[in-house]
Amino acid sequence: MARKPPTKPRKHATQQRSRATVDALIEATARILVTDGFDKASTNRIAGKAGVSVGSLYQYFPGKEALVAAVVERHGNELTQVVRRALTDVAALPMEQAVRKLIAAAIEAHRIDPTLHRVLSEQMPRTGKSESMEMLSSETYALFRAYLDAHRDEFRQVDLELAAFVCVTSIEALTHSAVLHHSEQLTDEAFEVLVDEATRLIVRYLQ
Amino acid sequence: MARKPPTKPRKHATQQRSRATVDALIEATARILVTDGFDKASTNRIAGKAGVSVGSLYQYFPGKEALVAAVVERHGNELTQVVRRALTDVAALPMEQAVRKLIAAAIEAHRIDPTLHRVLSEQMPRTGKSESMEMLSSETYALFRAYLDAHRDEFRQVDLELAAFVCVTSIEALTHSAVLHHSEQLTDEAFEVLVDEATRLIVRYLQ
Amino acid sequence: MARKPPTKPRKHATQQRSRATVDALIEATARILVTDGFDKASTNRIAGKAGVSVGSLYQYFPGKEALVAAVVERHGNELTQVVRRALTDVAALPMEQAVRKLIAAAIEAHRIDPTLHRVLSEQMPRTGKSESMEMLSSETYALFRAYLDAHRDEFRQVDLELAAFVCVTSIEALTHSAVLHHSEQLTDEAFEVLVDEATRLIVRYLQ
Amino acid sequence: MARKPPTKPRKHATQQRSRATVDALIEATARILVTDGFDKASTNRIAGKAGVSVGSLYQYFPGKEALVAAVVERHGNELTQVVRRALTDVAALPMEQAVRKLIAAAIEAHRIDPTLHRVLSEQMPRTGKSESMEMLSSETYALFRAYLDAHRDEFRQVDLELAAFVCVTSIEALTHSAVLHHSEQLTDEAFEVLVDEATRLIVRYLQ
DNA sequence: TATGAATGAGAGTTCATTCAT
DNA sequence: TATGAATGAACTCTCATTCAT
Repeated sequence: MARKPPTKPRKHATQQRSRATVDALIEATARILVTDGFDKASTNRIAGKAGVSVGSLYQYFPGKEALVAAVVERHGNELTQVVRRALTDVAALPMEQAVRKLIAAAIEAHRIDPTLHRVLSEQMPRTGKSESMEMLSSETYALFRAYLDAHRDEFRQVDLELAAFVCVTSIEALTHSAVLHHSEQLTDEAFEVLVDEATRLIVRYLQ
Repeated sequence: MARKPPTKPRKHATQQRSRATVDALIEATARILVTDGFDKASTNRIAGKAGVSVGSLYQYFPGKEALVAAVVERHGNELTQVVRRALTDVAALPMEQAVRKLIAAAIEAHRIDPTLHRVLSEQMPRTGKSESMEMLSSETYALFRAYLDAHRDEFRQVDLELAAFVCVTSIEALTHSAVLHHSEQLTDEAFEVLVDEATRLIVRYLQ
Repeated sequence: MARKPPTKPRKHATQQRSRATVDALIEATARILVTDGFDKASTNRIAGKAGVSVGSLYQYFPGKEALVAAVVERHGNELTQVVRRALTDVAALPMEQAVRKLIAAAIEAHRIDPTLHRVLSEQMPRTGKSESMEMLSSETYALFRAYLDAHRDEFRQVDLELAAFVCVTSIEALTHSAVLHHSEQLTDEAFEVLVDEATRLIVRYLQ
Repeated sequence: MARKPPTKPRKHATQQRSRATVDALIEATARILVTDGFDKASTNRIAGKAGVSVGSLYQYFPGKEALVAAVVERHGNELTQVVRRALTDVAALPMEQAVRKLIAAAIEAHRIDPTLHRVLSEQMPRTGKSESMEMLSSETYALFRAYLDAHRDEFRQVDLELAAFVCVTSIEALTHSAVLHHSEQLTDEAFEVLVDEATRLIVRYLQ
């Protein structure tokens, strides 16, 4: 098996200038991924777009994979934050309201940077998806499972593991697909309808 | 926007020897995609694995993309066949039985060559997913919509377009995820349970 | 030193069909040289344009170089014929008339297939010019020298070798350049003027 | 019509090390053109001979054509310098002396790197000759025309354009041919005789 | 630390030539 | 004899990565 390239940043960049350089590099990587796709994202171009030299890039990242990993992480954090907040907000709500809000949050999360999201979920060679992009789902999954656990008296008896899998997978697929492949049709009204339908799907499934 | 590489085969390979070469190339491509992923699939490696020279590869395919496209097409045809057959079989059945059979068929389809399916759906730069892999879904989608249309008196009034989107997307996501990410847990029993749950999800949604 | 590829045809092609194939190949080569230049003239394209298979090409010619050599030879023969005829016609004429006719003939010769001529004289890697294209000049040169020898009493005393060199080189350069680089300006009138000037150049030089 | 490959250098190479690399590459290209001809001049061989990696080659030149263009330019500059100096020196001289000096200069110029000159003028596919090598002639041509213009009272009335064409083309052909094809016979004495004859050719033509 | 010139393995691709049919 | 599938050396060019300055 081929050794995987390292994906951890090289130093912790405590100093301020360093931090700025690192951010610029991650941002440049994200922008190039969006505009040109994964294979066109060469280290030289990234460094150029970030306004630093290749040498500097390698001072902060051990290689291209690490940069992409950083982008994935940053994007993942943004998504997770949205989802986490939603799940917190929803903890005390009855199921239907909760599901509705979660679905709205899922759509909101997918709208953060849809094209980047698409690139990250579609063009990640090997390493990518399983290791990093999926972490996102996995946290979401755990949080949702916890919600179900706390509200288990509101619906039929069911294997929580399984129910969480069904719900999270469906919601993620619907919102992902809606935002990425049908965003042009996603008017405010359509948005409402979609949330209605998805909510119905989940709620009736759990009942 | 960058011009996309051509994906049409170069000749149609009428002679017998040619046909064997073409098949060997497509098969080799599929195998390498599975074992090494998209970016490691170089034309030389493909030719090598197929037991032919690079020259022969270029006699039949204008480049790597065309080979991958051929793999996508071949795999897509296999999947579509399964789905199409299921939808035909199911045309006259009442909803619950129909949905159950369709879900089983979806799982069966995803089991044809799951790793290949994963690679094809995850690592397709540009060309791939949107253009070809999605055609699959799109036919499935149309067929399912037709089923709903024919059985519209069995369930609540709903925008068929939207309902088809919700159902197909959910089923596809659940079966895809189950087969690809959790296949080790997918014992016969678990399989049954999953079909039960997915059927419940869809049927109750439509009612 | 690298061995030069063979340039002799493989067989003498006595049969009629063979002759036709050989001609088609030479003609196809000439046409492709004209339209696409030397490096784009691949054996497969030549064979294709000639309406035969590559295999057949190699039945009659040992390689690409031999084909080009055949084109050079054919073209050279046509040129030489024009020049030879002119020199014969002119043998008995006094110098000024003779020179005038020779220059007109040189222009006529360059007009046979100017673009082919250009390609042959400009894009011939290694082998080319020195070996074959120059033969042309060398026969012309000998014939002209003979003319001078026969008419030595009509002009000043001069080393015939040298005089022939000066005259042939100048005439060839002027006609070549006029036809290839300035053909658009070469109206009938301009043509006359050019012949006048070139004649003056040579005649006064010899006097 | 096929798009021509780019011939402009990629960077201007400000640093010292860069400059050395660029020079080494141009020099290596020139040497290989001389010893092996245009088609054998592969980028890898050029880089190898220059003692740098292919990568470096492509850092400064977009391809082989650009390297050759640089060689043409460098060589052209050297030639032009000789010719330009001669024409300046000669500006005030009477015609016969002027022509004699110009012819000597033309020979001198052709002797700078005769084999390179031959390759550059004979084997330039497409791009080469017409675009760059001819510029040389075109400047020479303009300068000579200016000389004629300034001295028009010293010779018969004649279309300056045409006279310049005849003179420059003839001188260039004679010196080119003498240096390239007959250099072994070009003793000092033969040299003198050649200059005499060429001068006679031009002077009497103009009178 | 930052720079960017240099590296070179390796990818994509072409094409003269051969040879089984 | 004719065919055209197959070959593979050779070529152009890119890009992740290093290292002298």
